[in-house]
Amino acid sequence: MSDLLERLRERGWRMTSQRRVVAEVLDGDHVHYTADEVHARAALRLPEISRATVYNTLGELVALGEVTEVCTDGRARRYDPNAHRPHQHLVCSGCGTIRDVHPLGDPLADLPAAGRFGFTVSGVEVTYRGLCPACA
Amino acid sequence: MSDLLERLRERGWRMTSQRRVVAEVLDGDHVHYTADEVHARAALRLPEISRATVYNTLGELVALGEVTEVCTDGRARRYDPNAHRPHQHLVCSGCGTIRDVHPLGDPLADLPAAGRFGFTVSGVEVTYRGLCPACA
DNA sequence: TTGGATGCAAACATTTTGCATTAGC
DNA sequence: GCTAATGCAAAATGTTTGCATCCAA
Repeated sequence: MSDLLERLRERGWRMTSQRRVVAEVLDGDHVHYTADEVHARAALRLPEISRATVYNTLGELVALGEVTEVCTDGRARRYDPNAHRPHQHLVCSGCGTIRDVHPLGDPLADLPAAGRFGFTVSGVEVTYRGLCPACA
Repeated sequence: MSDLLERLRERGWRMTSQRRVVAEVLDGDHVHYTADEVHARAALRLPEISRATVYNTLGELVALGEVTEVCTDGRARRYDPNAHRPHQHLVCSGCGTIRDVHPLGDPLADLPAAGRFGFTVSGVEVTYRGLCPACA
């Protein structure tokens, strides 16, 4: 399923072989690669692709709202192509595996105006921590 | 203030001038410094303190459970001395300011067993995004 | 006294930048 | 052809490591 590529083409995104490969690597569910992992996978199909291009492309996809950045461990940022459907993350403290989850309720509603310090709150990220079946 | 220093002494933590200064820098509310900010502030009182010592000390404080790491922007990790009272974070997308907040409800209860992929869930981090009064 | 803590410098990992070349539209 | 995208290499940023020295208990 190449929803991502199709959406990008419709939006008039200038298509190059590098950008196509990056978009293909990011296509799928529960995908949360680091920039370096994206580069490695892209290089399997397009050996000459450079890291700078991967970083540029990921940055653009984030700016376009087609991919979101997630920061689960203070190390490398990860890129999540599941940007159209709101969801949260479940991270294994053992092996680092990340799964998309859909909790009930609305975390935004849980933060009363009185506790917002005058901020205009626009979004919320939730990261659940635990151990996956294999690590438990 | 200085609950932190006192707790550390009680726990038999070997005290040095460097560790004391780091603990003093971290003492307070809504404190979320990067390792480098801790180093800069510590160096005002103890110019010869090294970055390595600051990193070592922060790592130990985290291991002791007296400080928690927060990762709000994919760049440097930040260190939060408010580890005894559970709370979440409100981050300004403009200037990066971070405030501790205390939402209602329990996010853990919002993730039904059926959506946990067999994980043993032990904790949750919530980051609210918005604009502070000055940036709005 | 002695094991653990420190400082230094170098290595390492991740991300950004400048600029000449290339290629999509 | 014009403009934007690419590749390369260097730099910027953040963190870890090895090892000789120093110091709190």
